[in-house]
Amino acid sequence: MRQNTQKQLAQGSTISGEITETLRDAIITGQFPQGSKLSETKLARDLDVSRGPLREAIRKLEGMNLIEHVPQQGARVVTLNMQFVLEVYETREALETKAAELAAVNMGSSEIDKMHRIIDAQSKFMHDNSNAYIPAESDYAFHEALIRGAKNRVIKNALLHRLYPLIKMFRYQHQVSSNSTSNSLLEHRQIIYAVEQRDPELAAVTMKRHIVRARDRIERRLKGDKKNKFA
Amino acid sequence: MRQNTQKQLAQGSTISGEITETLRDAIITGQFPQGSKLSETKLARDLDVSRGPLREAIRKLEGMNLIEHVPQQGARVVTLNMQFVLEVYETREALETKAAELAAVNMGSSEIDKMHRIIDAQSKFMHDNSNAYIPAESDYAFHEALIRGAKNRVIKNALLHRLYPLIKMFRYQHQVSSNSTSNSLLEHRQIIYAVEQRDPELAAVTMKRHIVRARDRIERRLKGDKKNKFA
DNA sequence: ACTCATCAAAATGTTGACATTTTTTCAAAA
DNA sequence: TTTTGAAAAAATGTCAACATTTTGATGAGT
Repeated sequence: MRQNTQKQLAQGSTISGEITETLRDAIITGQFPQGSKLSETKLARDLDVSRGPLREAIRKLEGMNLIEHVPQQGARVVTLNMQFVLEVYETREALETKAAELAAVNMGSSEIDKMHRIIDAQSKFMHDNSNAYIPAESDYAFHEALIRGAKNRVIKNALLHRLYPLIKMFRYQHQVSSNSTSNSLLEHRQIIYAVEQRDPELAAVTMKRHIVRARDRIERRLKGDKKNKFA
Repeated sequence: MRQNTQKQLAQGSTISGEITETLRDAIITGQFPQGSKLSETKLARDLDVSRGPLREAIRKLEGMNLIEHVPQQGARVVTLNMQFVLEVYETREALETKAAELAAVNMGSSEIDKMHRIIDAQSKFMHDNSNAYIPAESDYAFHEALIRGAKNRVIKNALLHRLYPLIKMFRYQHQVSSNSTSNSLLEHRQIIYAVEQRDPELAAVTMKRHIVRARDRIERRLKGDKKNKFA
């Protein structure tokens, strides 16, 4: 039997790339429960692709730390227990603190302007919504801009490709407020101030505190959940 | 035509896994020059496997930062120019400093014993070889043991799976002495001392200095090479 | 009921062939 | 000589089928 014509795709994109993004978002938003098995057979049926590109997508998702793959047994969605989330935040602290330090040296003035615009938007949003939380997307935008300003591809890839997917997944599924609003905005201002002063040490210290506080909030919250569970 | 019987493999191993290791070592030792193209067609012929497992191996090597893959264009061996190597060492500094800090808290006594044995072997080797360099394997063993002692899987994977392959590749191809011998041994002793004292700050500071010094030696050496090239 | 062997079903690993895109070749035109 | 463009060759992307392993169901024996 003759083979059907293959799918039509946008320039430069592949099926493997498309379903990688699809699966990534599905995992982050919890459509695949933590720890659940990702069956190649079933997924290929559901997504209407063959198993070849699907397997490559699974490998990429493994590189994002979103799934764990065991030979001859298949892939499972990662489980975000408290221990693991704290490990993620310890890693983030190490990398993003260094990123802030580097950004204070390497960030260009147009990039600094962009960060100001992001912070101003956050400020405006909070005033317009009576001190509501900063939207998650805006918080990501701030951190991503800073990370890019560090001009270190290894740190950038580690943070944006391998750590932030896990952080987004955790925040989404645990409805974690991106940060405690006014504190967070103030800390963002302090960070960009240090960068503008070209003060790497201050930028590092400020970013470190920002992340440690986020980590502590999460730890308190998860311990609270646990207590409630046994209450 | 009927399909030939497939290859026989050891329990739990796959062709994809086997050729991943083969290619990884070939890249690290420079059998594939930096920047050279890894042709799927040719590699599949040479390794006598089909392109399926080969493609998965390429994806894994991408996860190790050893190759760069562009859709519709294929994979190339990463190029270790000075800028990139320094970025790798900045990343290593951030992660392994944190690892030392954590190891001072989390490392078990049997693991500390193991590190002592590694250091003692290094000391013996140097005395037996009139202050020769510490063998690269022994240096890796020291750092790997410390990293494992930190008890943080995310940091461990980032360092051992994604950063050390690059570091090994650089050291191998540039014949970099793992460290300047007696200094390095002393620094190793200082690090394990800090861990034994359960002093995270001291462990962090000591490890940071150890890595920054290694980085500075590399920078001086590469700048020297560059100068010679234009002399 | 519980354990264990055996067989069936389903899942993962691998392959060769087809589809599509990119690269190379080479001759015609400027 | 250089440039351009079409055809050929080769490379990457994808698919469906086969091979092997794992999982699950069935039933005999304790």
